[in-house]
Amino acid sequence: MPDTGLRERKKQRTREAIVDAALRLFEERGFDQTTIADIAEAADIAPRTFFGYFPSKEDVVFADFPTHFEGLAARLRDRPGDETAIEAMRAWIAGLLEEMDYTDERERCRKRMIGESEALAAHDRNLMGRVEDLLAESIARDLDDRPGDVRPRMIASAVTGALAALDKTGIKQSESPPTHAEALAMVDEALTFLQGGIEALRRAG
Amino acid sequence: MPDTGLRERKKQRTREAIVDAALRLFEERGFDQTTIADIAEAADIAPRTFFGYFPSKEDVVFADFPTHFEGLAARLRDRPGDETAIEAMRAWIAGLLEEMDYTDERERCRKRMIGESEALAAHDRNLMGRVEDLLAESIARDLDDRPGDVRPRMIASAVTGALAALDKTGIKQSESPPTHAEALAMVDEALTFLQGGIEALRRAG
DNA sequence: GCGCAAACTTGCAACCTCTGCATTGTTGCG
DNA sequence: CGCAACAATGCAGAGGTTGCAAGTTTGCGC
Repeated sequence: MPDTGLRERKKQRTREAIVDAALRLFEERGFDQTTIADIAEAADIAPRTFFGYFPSKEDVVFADFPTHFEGLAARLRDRPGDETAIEAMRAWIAGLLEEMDYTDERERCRKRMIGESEALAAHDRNLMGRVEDLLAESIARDLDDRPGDVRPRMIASAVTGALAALDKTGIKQSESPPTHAEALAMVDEALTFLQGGIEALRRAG
Repeated sequence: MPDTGLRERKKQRTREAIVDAALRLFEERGFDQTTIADIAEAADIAPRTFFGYFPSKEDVVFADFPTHFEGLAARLRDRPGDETAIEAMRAWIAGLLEEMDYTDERERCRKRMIGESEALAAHDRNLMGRVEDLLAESIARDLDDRPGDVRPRMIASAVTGALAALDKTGIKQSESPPTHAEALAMVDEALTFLQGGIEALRRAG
């Protein structure tokens, strides 16, 4: 349990206030039509203060990405010697799916926004890109490839591509969000694909 | 042979002047340390005019992306019924490799810049993302999947991942750029991977 | 050649994101 | 209590980007 002092708790509350205010405004009038000043006012802070909490407007929408990312990094770093990077990644995704509430309106709203704002979609791609880099590095180590080789990058890219697709399912108001089982099935479909591809490379190489 | 009038030629020359000036400045002092005003001055135009040619500073570095992208889109649209999206993509890449001079200093310089500026790397990822979307759509059609399915997205992502890796080889001054044969070998490695993956899905599905 | 409409260039004002810096509270702790 | 660390703020400013309106240039038909 990190720092439980008043200071820390207060910061945490402010952070949440910012996220709440921002998401509400984004939903009301759209991401692009909302300024930092608007958010600051709604969250009852000074505009300048916003940047002490988030490096950019986009980052509010991905408020817990850093935590998740760090989690994946740790997981990849500390995995036992017999666990492959892909297995670690699978476990990580499963963990995320586990703790996710598929009907959480907040979450669905976030995804809808990402689909509606080019700026957010771009930021999303960039974050995925960082995941991909992280993963590619671990995969390269597994495979004894050099970091610049095609193979690890391609595999990592396929994984994040699947992840992105998973992330985009059930957003439309007409569709219902996937069940936990459906989500896992998508993950496994991706794994089947990867295994097949890797096998083929092994046979050929 | 579009419009051969004076007007069009002049615009073309201005456009090239902007690219030349910008790339030179980016190389000299770095992308982030160069302002639109700097570029405008060096290209002998008004700052405001810059935006009549490129929507953002980043886009200058990817000046011919729109053309290439359009080429791929056309290729995918007009391909014969028996050609898969992946084959079309392969042909497109082969075409690009064909017309590329691997020792072209301009080209290597561009790639180096992308690696050195976070803003450019981000823009690069976004453009790749657009390619991926385009490709995913065609693949989905090939496979009779719905656009939101995992499979096409994952495959498209693997392809662009390989493309990105290919794009990043031989950038460091210590390394020499890949030969045409090496580049093609990388492409084929990617195709082997994809074939294997798709096969595995077919067996499982 | 003339003259007009379309297209291009430019200057200007404005808005917005984001950063550095200096100031003024607040909090934690000995 | 009083100090040192930390947080919030205000201010000023740089830089990207856009809309608008005024001035130029070009293409073209007469």
